[in-house]
Amino acid sequence: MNLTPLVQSFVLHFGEMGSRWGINRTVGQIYALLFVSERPLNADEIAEALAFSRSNVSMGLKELDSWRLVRLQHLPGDRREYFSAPEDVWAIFRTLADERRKREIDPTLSMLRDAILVSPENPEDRFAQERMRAMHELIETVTDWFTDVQKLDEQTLRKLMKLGAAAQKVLEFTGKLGLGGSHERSS
Amino acid sequence: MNLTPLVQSFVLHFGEMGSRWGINRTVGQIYALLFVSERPLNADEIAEALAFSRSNVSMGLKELDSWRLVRLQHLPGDRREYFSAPEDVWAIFRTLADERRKREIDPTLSMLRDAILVSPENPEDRFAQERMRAMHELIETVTDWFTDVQKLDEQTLRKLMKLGAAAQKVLEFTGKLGLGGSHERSS
DNA sequence: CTATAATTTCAGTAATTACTGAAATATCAA
DNA sequence: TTGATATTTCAGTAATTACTGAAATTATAG
Repeated sequence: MNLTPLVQSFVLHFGEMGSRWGINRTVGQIYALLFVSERPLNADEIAEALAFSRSNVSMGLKELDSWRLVRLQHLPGDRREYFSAPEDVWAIFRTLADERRKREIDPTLSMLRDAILVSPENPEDRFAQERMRAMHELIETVTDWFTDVQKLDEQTLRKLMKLGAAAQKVLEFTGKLGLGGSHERSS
Repeated sequence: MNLTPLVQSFVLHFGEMGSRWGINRTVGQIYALLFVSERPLNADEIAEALAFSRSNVSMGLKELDSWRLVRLQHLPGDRREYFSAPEDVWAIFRTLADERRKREIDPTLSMLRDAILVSPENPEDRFAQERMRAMHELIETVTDWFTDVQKLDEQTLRKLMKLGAAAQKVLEFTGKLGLGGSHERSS
């Protein structure tokens, strides 16, 4: 298993990029390799291709698995485990969004909700709570909306997005009509 | 400057959360403190409140500045620099989205564009390019769409999002009518 | 079962990133 | 200007995170 220059550079880019958000280089590279690989790979193949230790690959795959970004399968007559990245990029996008929401948004929303509930002891807290309330409302609105959008099937989603700004004109109009949506608040 | 328990816990949460994506604890805490502070703070006040060294605060503020997340101002009769977080949470959201796109998406799109252009030397590359093409198309569609949505003013955006799933029904219908949007591809 | 192959765990170490204090630089009032 | 105050830089160190190799565990073919 040695990589073509094209795949090499894709893998390296993903490794670097990974570290810009929370994911480590190794994990990024493993995912990139699986993503562009036509057939599933076993851990030894990955370790050899990327020059990582076998144990490092094992940990990386475990991490990718916890993000639900890899699929595990067995090949007939072979005891080893083979890994692949799901092909449907829209499905991958959904998975990633779900997982990030769960890990990065939900805990914050929960903390904010609690913080807003306690009655303020002093002016600082009163002000801080007002800020937290605004942040909570924004995050909740955006994520709820995004969750709704995400529920659409690929075709509709694609169509919606390709409509782009034009779609907003329609909606602006709808809004003016006072058509209430599922998340309309009574405030 | 000592923090109330409420502010304390908000600040700590933000510090921990920060490290889930690429931002370090210190930077997260500084931002959180500024966010809930009623008046602008100078670097010494921040250092004292969070028990960081003065130089660490300086670096943190520089980082936040590069993300355009803090505003620098001067108070009359005081030479020191005072920092605050903009109040408008929707504006903050926009800034964050813009900055992350610039740092995390654009370089990847650019790499993918280049990778797709070279003519494949072998079957591996042919397959890899097809995968990259799919990834490129997805990212471009989503970010272009998101950019359009972001251009809307706060009121419209809020209205659009609160409409939630209901909005999609309208759009689905519009789509069926074959109404082409600004991003409709000819393919 | 037993032997062998595959995978995971984990303690130790390497590499990276975060943080500090001191020194250098910049800013401004007098 | 000059002196005092504010801010940044940066080399050294601390803390954290990543990675490895060896040992332990798990799985399966015979």
